[in-house]
Amino acid sequence: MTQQHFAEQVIQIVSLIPYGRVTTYGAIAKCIGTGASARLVGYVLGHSLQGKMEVPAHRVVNASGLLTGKHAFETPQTMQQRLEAEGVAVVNDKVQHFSALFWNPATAL
DNA sequence: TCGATGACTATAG
DNA sequence: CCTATAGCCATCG
Repeated sequence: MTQQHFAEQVIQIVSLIPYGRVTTYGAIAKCIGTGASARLVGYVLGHSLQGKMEVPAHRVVNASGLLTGKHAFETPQTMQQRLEAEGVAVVNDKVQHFSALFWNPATAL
Protein backbone atom coordinates (compact mmCIF):
# COMPACT_ATOMS: atom_id res chain seq x y z
CA MET A 1 0.00 0.00 0.00
CA THR A 2 2.22 2.75 -1.17
CA GLN A 3 -0.57 5.26 -1.74
CA GLN A 4 -2.62 4.44 1.30
CA HIS A 5 -3.59 8.09 1.40
CA PHE A 6 -5.35 7.57 -1.92
CA ALA A 7 -7.44 4.66 -0.62
CA GLU A 8 -8.19 6.61 2.53
CA GLN A 9 -9.54 9.55 0.54
CA VAL A 10 -11.71 7.28 -1.60
CA ILE A 11 -13.26 5.61 1.43
CA GLN A 12 -13.91 8.93 3.10
CA ILE A 13 -15.60 10.56 0.12
CA VAL A 14 -17.76 7.51 -0.61
CA SER A 15 -18.79 7.47 3.02
CA LEU A 16 -20.01 11.07 2.64
CA ILE A 17 -22.46 10.25 -0.16
CA PRO A 18 -25.96 11.20 1.11
CA TYR A 19 -28.79 8.69 1.34
CA GLY A 20 -30.53 8.10 -1.96
CA ARG A 21 -27.83 9.88 -4.00
CA VAL A 22 -25.13 8.53 -6.31
CA THR A 23 -21.84 9.71 -7.77
CA THR A 24 -19.29 8.62 -10.35
CA TYR A 25 -15.75 7.22 -10.18
CA GLY A 26 -14.42 10.12 -12.21
CA ALA A 27 -15.94 12.72 -9.88
CA ILE A 28 -14.34 11.06 -6.87
CA ALA A 29 -11.00 10.70 -8.61
CA LYS A 30 -11.01 14.33 -9.65
CA CYS A 31 -11.99 15.44 -6.16
CA ILE A 32 -9.06 13.54 -4.68
CA GLY A 33 -6.68 14.90 -7.27
CA THR A 34 -5.63 11.67 -8.95
CA GLY A 35 -7.39 13.14 -11.95
CA ALA A 36 -7.95 10.56 -14.66
CA SER A 37 -7.37 7.48 -12.52
CA ALA A 38 -11.04 6.71 -12.03
CA ARG A 39 -10.16 3.02 -12.27
CA LEU A 40 -8.28 3.15 -9.00
CA VAL A 41 -11.43 4.36 -7.24
CA GLY A 42 -13.27 1.19 -8.20
CA TYR A 43 -10.20 -0.87 -7.45
CA VAL A 44 -9.99 0.47 -3.90
CA LEU A 45 -13.74 0.19 -3.38
CA GLY A 46 -13.70 -3.46 -4.34
CA HIS A 47 -10.99 -4.18 -1.82
CA SER A 48 -12.86 -2.14 0.77
CA LEU A 49 -15.93 -4.33 0.35
CA GLN A 50 -13.83 -7.43 0.88
CA GLY A 51 -12.47 -5.80 4.02
CA LYS A 52 -14.42 -5.10 7.17
CA MET A 53 -15.17 -1.49 6.28
CA GLU A 54 -18.75 -0.39 5.80
CA VAL A 55 -18.71 1.65 2.63
CA PRO A 56 -21.83 2.49 0.57
CA ALA A 57 -20.05 1.48 -2.63
CA HIS A 58 -23.42 0.78 -4.24
CA ARG A 59 -23.83 4.56 -4.51
CA VAL A 60 -20.89 4.75 -6.87
CA VAL A 61 -21.57 4.14 -10.57
CA ASN A 62 -19.81 4.93 -13.83
CA ALA A 63 -20.26 8.13 -15.86
CA SER A 64 -23.35 6.69 -17.59
CA GLY A 65 -25.07 5.65 -14.37
CA LEU A 66 -24.45 1.95 -15.03
CA LEU A 67 -23.87 -0.45 -12.12
CA THR A 68 -20.56 -1.69 -13.50
CA GLY A 69 -19.38 -2.80 -10.08
CA LYS A 70 -22.29 -4.96 -9.04
CA HIS A 71 -20.21 -8.12 -9.48
CA ALA A 72 -17.97 -7.01 -6.61
CA PHE A 73 -20.83 -7.44 -4.12
CA GLU A 74 -21.99 -10.61 -2.45
CA THR A 75 -24.35 -11.21 -5.34
CA PRO A 76 -24.66 -9.32 -8.67
CA GLN A 77 -28.08 -8.11 -7.56
CA THR A 78 -27.03 -6.75 -4.17
CA MET A 79 -25.97 -3.38 -5.57
CA GLN A 80 -29.23 -2.73 -7.40
CA GLN A 81 -31.21 -4.08 -4.49
CA ARG A 82 -29.59 -1.63 -2.08
CA LEU A 83 -30.09 1.30 -4.44
CA GLU A 84 -33.78 0.53 -4.87
CA ALA A 85 -34.05 0.21 -1.09
CA GLU A 86 -32.89 3.85 -0.90
CA GLY A 87 -35.43 5.00 -3.47
CA VAL A 88 -33.10 4.91 -6.47
CA ALA A 89 -34.80 3.30 -9.47
CA VAL A 90 -32.55 0.96 -11.45
CA VAL A 91 -33.49 -0.54 -14.81
CA ASN A 92 -31.26 -2.84 -16.85
CA ASP A 93 -28.31 -2.09 -14.52
CA LYS A 94 -28.77 1.63 -15.11
CA VAL A 95 -29.73 4.32 -12.58
CA GLN A 96 -32.87 6.22 -13.59
CA HIS A 97 -32.89 10.03 -13.24
CA PHE A 98 -29.14 9.71 -12.83
CA SER A 99 -28.43 13.38 -13.55
CA ALA A 100 -30.91 14.38 -10.82
CA LEU A 101 -29.55 11.92 -8.25
CA PHE A 102 -25.93 12.68 -9.05
CA TRP A 103 -24.00 14.00 -6.04
CA ASN A 104 -20.87 16.02 -6.72
CA PRO A 105 -18.23 15.47 -3.98
CA ALA A 106 -16.40 18.63 -5.04
CA THR A 107 -19.54 20.68 -4.32
CA ALA A 108 -20.09 18.99 -0.96
CA LEU A 109 -16.54 19.76 0.10
C1' DT B 1 11.64 -2.90 -13.37
C1' DC B 2 8.21 -5.02 -16.59
C1' DG B 3 3.84 -6.53 -18.26
C1' DA B 4 -0.95 -7.52 -17.36
C1' DT B 5 -5.28 -6.17 -15.09
C1' DG B 6 -9.25 -3.39 -13.84
C1' DA B 7 -16.13 -1.30 -10.37
C1' DC B 8 -13.25 4.30 -15.85
C1' DT B 9 -13.70 8.19 -19.29
C1' DA B 10 -13.64 10.74 -23.56
C1' DT B 11 -13.74 10.86 -28.35
C1' DA B 12 -14.78 9.20 -32.99
C1' DG B 13 -17.40 6.76 -36.54
C1' DC C 1 -27.11 2.99 -29.16
C1' DC C 2 -22.92 0.19 -30.29
C1' DT C 3 -17.96 -0.77 -31.21
C1' DA C 4 -13.22 0.73 -31.45
C1' DT C 5 -9.18 3.42 -29.56
C1' DA C 6 -6.42 5.70 -26.54
C1' DG C 7 -5.18 7.59 -21.96
C1' DC C 8 -5.15 6.87 -17.26
C1' DC C 9 -2.45 4.79 -12.70
C1' DA C 10 -2.17 1.74 -8.33
C1' DT C 11 -1.52 -3.14 -7.61
C1' DC C 12 0.31 -7.84 -8.35
C1' DG C 13 3.36 -11.71 -9.84
